[in-house]
Amino acid sequence: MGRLGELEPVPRRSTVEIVSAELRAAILYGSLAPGTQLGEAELAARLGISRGPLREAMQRLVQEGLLHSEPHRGLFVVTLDHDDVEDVYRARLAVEREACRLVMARNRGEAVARLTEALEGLVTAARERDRVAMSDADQAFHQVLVSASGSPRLERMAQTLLVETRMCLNALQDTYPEPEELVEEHRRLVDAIADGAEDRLLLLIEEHMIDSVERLRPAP
Amino acid sequence: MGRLGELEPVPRRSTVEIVSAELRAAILYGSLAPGTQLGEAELAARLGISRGPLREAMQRLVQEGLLHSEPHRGLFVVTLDHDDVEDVYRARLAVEREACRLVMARNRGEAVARLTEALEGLVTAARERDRVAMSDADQAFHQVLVSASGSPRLERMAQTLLVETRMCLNALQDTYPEPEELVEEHRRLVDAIADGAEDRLLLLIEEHMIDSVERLRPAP
DNA sequence: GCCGCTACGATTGTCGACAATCTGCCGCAG
DNA sequence: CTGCGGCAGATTGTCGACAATCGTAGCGGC
Repeated sequence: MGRLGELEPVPRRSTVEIVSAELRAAILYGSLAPGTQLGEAELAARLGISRGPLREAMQRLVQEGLLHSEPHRGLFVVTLDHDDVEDVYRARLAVEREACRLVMARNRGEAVARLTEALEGLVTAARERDRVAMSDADQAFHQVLVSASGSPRLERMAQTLLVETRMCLNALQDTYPEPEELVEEHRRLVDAIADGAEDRLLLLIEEHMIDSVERLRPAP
Repeated sequence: MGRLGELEPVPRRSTVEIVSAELRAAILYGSLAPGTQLGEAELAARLGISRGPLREAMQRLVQEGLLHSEPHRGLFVVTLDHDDVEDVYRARLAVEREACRLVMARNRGEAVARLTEALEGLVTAARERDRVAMSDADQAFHQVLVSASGSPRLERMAQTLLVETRMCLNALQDTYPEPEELVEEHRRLVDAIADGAEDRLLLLIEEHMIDSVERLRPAP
């Protein structure tokens, strides 16, 4: 919310926006599994809209890379192979590394505050051994990190990449790090920011990505 | 082309793809100026299609960030202010830096070859003092650089960012670097890759971005 | 004279119907 | 029995028409 009662534009969301967010969430939580074909008629009926707006929303996800289109055949949820997993984390590294640099340069205070809050969510989820909540909190943490950088473009890129990350995790649901380890990795990131230790932070974020992709390696 | 007569999928492009590419190009070359409203009826007529497919194509550009939508009002070409210019180059730095790392790690040979070719195009354009051709060649160079990294996600991000870069240049058409200087900056990049000097390359690419945003600063 | 209300024209948002294309099945010839 | 050709059903692609919303011009009231 805009602080101090500032007048901000009312967030009037168009139908396309709502529907594309809906689809994105469905892909993120795996209720639209990789490889699934999206039948237009059925989906439109389930969403209570006609095919027109639905098709527009789907084109957004195509551009995002979450769907791929085979002309005259249909739209399918992308399936990520191991190379893609690597690629996702590599791209995330590029984005989040720059985000870290920005945060250190111009927004440390607020970042630490918001990240500490996000970290608490992760701690709670870890304590309860709730994998979905942990994924949610993990994603939220990184979203906050990039958001705190104040770069709209990095933020937009990160959003897509985080969805793809979740797809990886869903596909390989078994291998998920020890909750404590995951919490610690994130806590160290917050500490580094709080300490103003940029070099350490950059090393940590790189390690964090390498660890993540490593954990996903032995799977098929 | 796939070498040695390999059988690749025929590049059947859907209408939406063609139209969105068309629009992207129109924005890139400034024939759809920033702030312009895209009247659906008129555009559809000019493209010889109906509003349906056009709207789908436009949603792709919205997701890309090249258009922004005001519900019940219309779609507009984004206008980039100075903060956006900074943001674009910052995001490019993030992407291209990682691309440089990848190129060094696993594709130096091919990269040097393709980049040398791209550099020649830039030299030709510079010799003829053709600003548009120089922009084209500049863009092509960086596209090749990221493409040589072999990372589909970096490549996709870079594509959008390069279009936005062009929008900046179009808006501030007057300030464009000395042709020789521009050529030299790029030649140094190729040399660094050829020499296998990663640290130097990373410094150069960072400088390249800083220089670029600096050149665009004094303008309104 | 200025402000607010109302009616109109224009544009966007949505829908249902039609055309084009693909997939799978069936029949038929070899 | 195998392979080809073609037909039928289903799905995607496209279109034109209708409904909803917005901006504006004009009118009336204060």
